[in-house]
Amino acid sequence: MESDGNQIIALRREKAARYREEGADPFANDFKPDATTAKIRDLYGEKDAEALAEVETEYALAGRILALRSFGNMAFLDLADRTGKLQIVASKKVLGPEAHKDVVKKWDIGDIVGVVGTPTRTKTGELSIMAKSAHFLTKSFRPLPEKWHGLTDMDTRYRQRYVDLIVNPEVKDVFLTRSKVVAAIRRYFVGHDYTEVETPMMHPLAGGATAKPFETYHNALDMPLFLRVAPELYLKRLLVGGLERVFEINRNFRNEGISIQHNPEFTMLEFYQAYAVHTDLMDLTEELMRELVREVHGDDLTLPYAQETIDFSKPFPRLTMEEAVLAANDDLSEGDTRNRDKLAAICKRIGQEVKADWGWGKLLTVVFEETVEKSLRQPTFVHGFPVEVSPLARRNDKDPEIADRWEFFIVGREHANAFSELNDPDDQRERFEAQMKAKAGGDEEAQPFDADYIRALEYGMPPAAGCGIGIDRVVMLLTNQPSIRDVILFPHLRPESGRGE
RNA sequence: GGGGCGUUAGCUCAGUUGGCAGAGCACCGGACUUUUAAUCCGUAGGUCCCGGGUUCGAAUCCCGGACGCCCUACCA
Repeated sequence: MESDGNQIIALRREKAARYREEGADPFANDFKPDATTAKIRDLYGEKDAEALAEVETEYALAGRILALRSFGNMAFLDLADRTGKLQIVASKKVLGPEAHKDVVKKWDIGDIVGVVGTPTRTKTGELSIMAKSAHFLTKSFRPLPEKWHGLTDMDTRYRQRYVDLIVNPEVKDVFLTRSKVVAAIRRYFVGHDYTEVETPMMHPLAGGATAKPFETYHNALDMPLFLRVAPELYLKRLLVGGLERVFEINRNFRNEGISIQHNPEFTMLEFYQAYAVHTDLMDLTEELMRELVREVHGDDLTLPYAQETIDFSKPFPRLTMEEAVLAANDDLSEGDTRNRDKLAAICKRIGQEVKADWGWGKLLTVVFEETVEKSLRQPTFVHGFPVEVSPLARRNDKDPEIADRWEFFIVGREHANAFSELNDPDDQRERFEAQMKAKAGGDEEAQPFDADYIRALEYGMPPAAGCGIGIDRVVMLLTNQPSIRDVILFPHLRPESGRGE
């Protein structure tokens, strides 16, 4: 590592060695805090200096030193724990000359320490703890980033998230919110009589979504395995097994590009409900989204996102893909939305590839993605997806070329995908065969033929609807973060170079 | 994949026409009993991303490479 020759690190190691020489442990674990900085603020935040002077209760706090302002016989340090920061006063008079000298001479910004003391208010009015005893716990060898500019390099922030979390408190808030959101989702589904399940992450066949998988290998079984691209086919096997309402929150892996809204592993919520149709899940998703906004932002159902304000208070509009495409393309008139030639002409005009074996359904979807998707800023459901691009979805009873499927858009991005499930094993077999043909034609993302899934359907899967929601994107939205990397603790990055060994 | 920008002290960044490698903070020494970017005085700290080339002389110019960011294309 780059520590060699670093003077600061060497000096801090020396300080640790000095502790050892004196019989103390620079990595002690003999201190139990009995309070948090938040508790002190809650209890005494409103009390004035006179009232605090009366308080004799001593509190034990532990945390990391984020700042140290030292005077001759007095020092102030900012102590950070999981709940926030609080100032500690280290006075020679109160602490005694030896302990005070330790604080001033041996303690560094970044060290983890414990103090026991009483609440007080300093002359400048800041609530603090007047330390009566000081306990050194953990030496920090590496200096924290500079105090004023802090750590701003995005690459370092992602690679060394631990440092990012120490010095950028709003980062911790994002991940605390993420945790709350996921907990709220669990609460919501459990409250609606769903069962949480965990299905395989390693699949012999990577099905359930049109995506390129990661491949790995099982040595003992001598077989290739794929990291899952979606849990869908396993969750629907559970519907066959009689688990009528299931959900899973877990990682999917797709061997595709990395961008501001794509990480190779991302967290997906999928849920399936027997005897529901796709429109039932629109209602459910609308309610769930409002619940999550409320969880994070309270009862005001609007959300700031970048320069926009997203309004969740009104019913989310629902329009068909054909309506949306018609409205966005003046050169298309009613009745043209299934005209392959007209759609192909638009594709060519907007510079999109048109393959010979693509039907109107695929072309309509391309035109939708290119001309409509980005404009869907407010919460919007788009339904009426072509069967051609929906290999696992149920056909509409009246319009067999359309699947009972919808996607949910906000800020021009897809956030959810849902459909009434195809449970006719013969229809499903034919759809898989069409996918096989596409695969043979060079489509790397076409789904594999899953014979066991067909067998499961042949036992009879209850009519059902299912939905997938990208949790990372939802968290981006709820925490107003521009990049998926800002809501994933350790986003995928290239390995650091020049670190060979 | 295509285009643009960047990489200099632990951190954030300057660096003029090619002429001794710089600042602030952090660190170290000193002063200071109410600071909160503490202040003041002093010291120390460098593979200028890497490898070639041009030149008397390269952080600076040229070529190649690595890494990162932004835009763009594909996927959730």
